[in-house]
Amino acid sequence: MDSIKKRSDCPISCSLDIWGDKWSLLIIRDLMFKKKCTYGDFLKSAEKIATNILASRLQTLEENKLIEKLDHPDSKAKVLYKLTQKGIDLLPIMIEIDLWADKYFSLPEDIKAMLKEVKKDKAKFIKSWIKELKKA
Amino acid sequence: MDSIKKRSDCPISCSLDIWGDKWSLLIIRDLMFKKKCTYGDFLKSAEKIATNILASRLQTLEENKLIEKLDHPDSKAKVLYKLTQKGIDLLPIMIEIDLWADKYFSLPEDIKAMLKEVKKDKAKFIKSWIKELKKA
DNA sequence: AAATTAACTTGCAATATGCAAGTGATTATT
DNA sequence: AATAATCACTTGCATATTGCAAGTTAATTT
Repeated sequence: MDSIKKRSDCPISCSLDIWGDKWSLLIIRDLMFKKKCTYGDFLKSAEKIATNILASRLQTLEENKLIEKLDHPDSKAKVLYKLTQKGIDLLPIMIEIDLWADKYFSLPEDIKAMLKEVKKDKAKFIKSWIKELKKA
Repeated sequence: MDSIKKRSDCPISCSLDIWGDKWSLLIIRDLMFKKKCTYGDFLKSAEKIATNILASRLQTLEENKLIEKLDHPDSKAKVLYKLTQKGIDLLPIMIEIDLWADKYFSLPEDIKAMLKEVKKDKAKFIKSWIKELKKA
């Protein structure tokens, strides 16, 4: 339902219409960087998303084809969420957000280590990370 | 007040805590690309932000030092809003959002023209655009 | 067979958003 | 000099969204 509204044809506005809230990009982050891929995984993240908000965001992300739902290989009770190409293409945005945050916040060591690699050769990092994301 | 809350120390989360809503980046966009710099300018934008929301967002952006309020040279009745360095540093994020949107939406011609320049040499574009932003 | 896990849904209170109208300080017009 | 218009907000209120706790249903483990 959320997917129909469009406030203008500005690229920033169109993008925010889909994932411009406090939670959507955290789900994307979990899928992209944390190898999380189930509803339960997302619930466990540090920011403590509410169950109904998570369900609603997953639905919007799916409706907008940033993620897709698949059968989980381990169990019929589980659902496996996966980034689509459109979702994977958010990687450069996520990286730039990380780099901005690195400049203005004090970040955890593991993330700082990753950003060190990014700063060495951004294009290379993105390319190889995309490759990884497409594997799984 | 919004500026104190921090859901976690993740860079994406910290960033969204500040500007992760449907409106903040549209104000940044207006300052960054549209040469808009007054309350009235922002109100005129296509997305039609409500006056109270605009006031509240401007306050949060100012509290978080992404923008600053200055005396308008033309009139005491006006306020001139300006991006700080921290705000200017959002440019790479904005560009990547534009590029993502360019891939998945049909954008206005003037923006497509700008993105053509971006695609030729991204680093060069960003550098020269930052230079422009610092002038004014 | 009973308990646990997984992925949600529901109800409701608290918060945020959106709209229309109003305010007070300049500034422009008559 | 008085009046009208502009500018940057604020206020009140209806509606929508969020957050919390508890409940549901199907699948899996014990």
